[in-house]
Amino acid sequence: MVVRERKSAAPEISEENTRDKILSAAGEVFAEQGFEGATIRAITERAGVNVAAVNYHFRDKAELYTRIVLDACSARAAWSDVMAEAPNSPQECLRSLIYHFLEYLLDPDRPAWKKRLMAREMANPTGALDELVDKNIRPFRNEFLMPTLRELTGDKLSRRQLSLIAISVMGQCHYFLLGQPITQRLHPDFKIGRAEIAEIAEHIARFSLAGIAELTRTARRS
Amino acid sequence: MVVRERKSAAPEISEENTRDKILSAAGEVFAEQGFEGATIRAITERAGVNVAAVNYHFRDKAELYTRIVLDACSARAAWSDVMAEAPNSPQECLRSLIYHFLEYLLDPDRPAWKKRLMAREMANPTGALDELVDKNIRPFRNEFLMPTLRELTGDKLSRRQLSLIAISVMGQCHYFLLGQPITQRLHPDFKIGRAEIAEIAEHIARFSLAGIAELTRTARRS
DNA sequence: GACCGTTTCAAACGTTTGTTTTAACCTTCC
DNA sequence: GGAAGGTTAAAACAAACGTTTGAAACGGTC
Repeated sequence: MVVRERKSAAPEISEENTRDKILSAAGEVFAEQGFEGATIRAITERAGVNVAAVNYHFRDKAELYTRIVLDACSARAAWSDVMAEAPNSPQECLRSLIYHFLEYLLDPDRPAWKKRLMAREMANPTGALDELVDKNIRPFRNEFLMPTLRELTGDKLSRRQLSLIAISVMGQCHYFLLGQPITQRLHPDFKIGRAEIAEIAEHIARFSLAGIAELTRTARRS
Repeated sequence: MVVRERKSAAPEISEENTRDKILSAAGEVFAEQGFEGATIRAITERAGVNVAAVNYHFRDKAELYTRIVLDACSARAAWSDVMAEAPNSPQECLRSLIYHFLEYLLDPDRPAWKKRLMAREMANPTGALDELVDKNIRPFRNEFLMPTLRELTGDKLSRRQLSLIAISVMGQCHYFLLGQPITQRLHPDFKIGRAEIAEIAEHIARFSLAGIAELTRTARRS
């Protein structure tokens, strides 16, 4: 007869329940292997729980995945706070927006697998990307970036030219996340910590402000 | 007894051999489902060939995949030709580089699944990305983009600042490929045809040249 | 027709997949 | 103590996976 041991004397501080252990492990495995590549057995083994636990606590593999992705991409930044910080000039405003957008994308405190999963979702959109764009990216663009750009250009540019500028700014920022596999191969010693985020943000801001100024200067009045 | 029919009277013009049929079908399936998601049976069914054909013509699923990816990403543009076209000024040189790099990324004549596969590979690098970077992107950067940037900035900037500028330029271009899922959700009526590539290239060139000029102007001599 | 190397096919192989089942376990309340 | 309800565990499930097999069919050469 097998006598089962139970945590008797030492109640172990970092005790997680099975559900949370699954969530932590699944995030990493999904980020590394993708939805199809990840197996329930790989997840449950890393979590140290039984195979059946996934189907008990979540309906199936798909439900576990969407729950993980939505959580990983959820916005924590409140852009309105960012605007309140630097209301001085449209230039300072853009600088601040770029910095906080970069921080939102690259935040070193956020687990690496969340960024990985986010990049994966962008290359291979499931339903989760719609929610991510609607809740985070579109508000950032429409309510903060575009008004700032309008202020900077003073109604001299067409809507389409403004859109192109917005894409240029966001593209530079996004590339540091999406293009990381390429960037790291080209510049192997290019780590992104908190200091680098500030450096990159300052570069993008100066680079972009000059571009905006130039396009505004040479614009024929609409 | 089964009598096998053979193309007797009508030799059917668009006759492909089994190997090519597999390559065409596999490209689409891999682009849609990813490496793990795609099954050999789905590929062979779409190709209209037997399951065993993949393992006969290619060693295994992995070899078929890398062959597809490398072909999809293979450079057809000879950058040196591009440089020969516009040797007038470094400004024209950069403009031309941006245009041809964008065309390489977005070429509307290239099947859509190749771009999809390329984006997938960047978000989720397998071994194929190493070869892609080594054969295409790094030469483009080191032999053409960086020298042009050096000419434009005249030794006034540090190596790191030059790298940041290179990332800004390539990031804007790449974002039109990698960020398409986001861009299309933000601007649903933004199609990318041949005319748009020229428009976008002109925008990125003007935007970037202004940024480069500004960073050069304000640089303290090294 | 007989032989050859190459290609195609149906069938089966052994594994691995996601999921389900069944029983044991623990806590709680009576 | 013991039934109830929620949770965990080992084992088994059918289906699907990538791959292999062995034979049939093919075009070309003698």
